[in-house]
Amino acid sequence: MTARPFSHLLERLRSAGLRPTRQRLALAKLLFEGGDRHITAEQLHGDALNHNIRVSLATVYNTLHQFTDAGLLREIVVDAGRSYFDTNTSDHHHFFFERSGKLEDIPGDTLTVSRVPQAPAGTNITRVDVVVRLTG
Amino acid sequence: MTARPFSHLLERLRSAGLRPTRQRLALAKLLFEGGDRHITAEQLHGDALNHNIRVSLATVYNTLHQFTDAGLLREIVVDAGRSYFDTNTSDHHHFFFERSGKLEDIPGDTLTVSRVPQAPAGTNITRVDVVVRLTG
DNA sequence: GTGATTGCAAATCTTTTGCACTAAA
DNA sequence: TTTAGTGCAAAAGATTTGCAATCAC
Repeated sequence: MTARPFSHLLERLRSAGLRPTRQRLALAKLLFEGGDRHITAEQLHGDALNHNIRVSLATVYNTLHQFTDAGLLREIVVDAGRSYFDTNTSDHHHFFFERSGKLEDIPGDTLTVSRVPQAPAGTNITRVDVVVRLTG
Repeated sequence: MTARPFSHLLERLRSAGLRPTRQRLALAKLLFEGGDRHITAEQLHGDALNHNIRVSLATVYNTLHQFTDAGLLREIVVDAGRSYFDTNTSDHHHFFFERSGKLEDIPGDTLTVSRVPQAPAGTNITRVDVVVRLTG
């Protein structure tokens, strides 16, 4: 909810090595100034259109992946054939409501994963994802 | 590796309420008599063709879902736009090799998830999935 | 200007569906 | 028989790609 100056987003894109184009700035505004969000490409596209931001679905996909590569977003896979993007890139886990298809952060450091096995030879652990699946 | 009699599969399908058709028996044989497997529909279809089992891809999809609903398989989602099916339905977690797209069971009770939060009101926990993502 | 970015439409990939045909009980 | 299961081809979604037009620097 903190109303940061628009230039903050501009800086944020620049530091990520991404040209602050009209589309990227507009999408960044939608993504990062509305609190934590779990959003699909289709949803973000609809959201953009609702705000009179003209942007193609292809660009939304490109932008989401660029933001993810730049570490501004985190991609979450819980549902075959649908990608969610999480604006919260800190270390945390998720509830997944199977019926509605909604995702929700599991607060703070409640859940803990212990005794994570060693990465097999020649590999490194990128991330440990925990999804608590819920009926309803 | 235990060479069980063919009738075992027949029984297994019957108890699951599934007619033991030629296709289902053949697919069950591929799935359950080769040790633990993590397989996609496309892979199982190719596997079947290699064994001279004529079965359509649509039937492979149907069969995988029927087996999953019957509790014979477990569906795992780690990769957007691709479903894996695990012949090991016991409680366990996975390594995911991001480069090769391979899945591997994390042995036994090594990894532990503790302090799983309560399910939100009106919901129940279906399952807790842990995926350890690896480079390589 | 010049190279990065965008939009559009077409292409691709995985999965599902409709329906006539076939097989199990 | 009678009903479930199968194959095929078409449909449906989600995502990606090719390329000319446009924009940021």
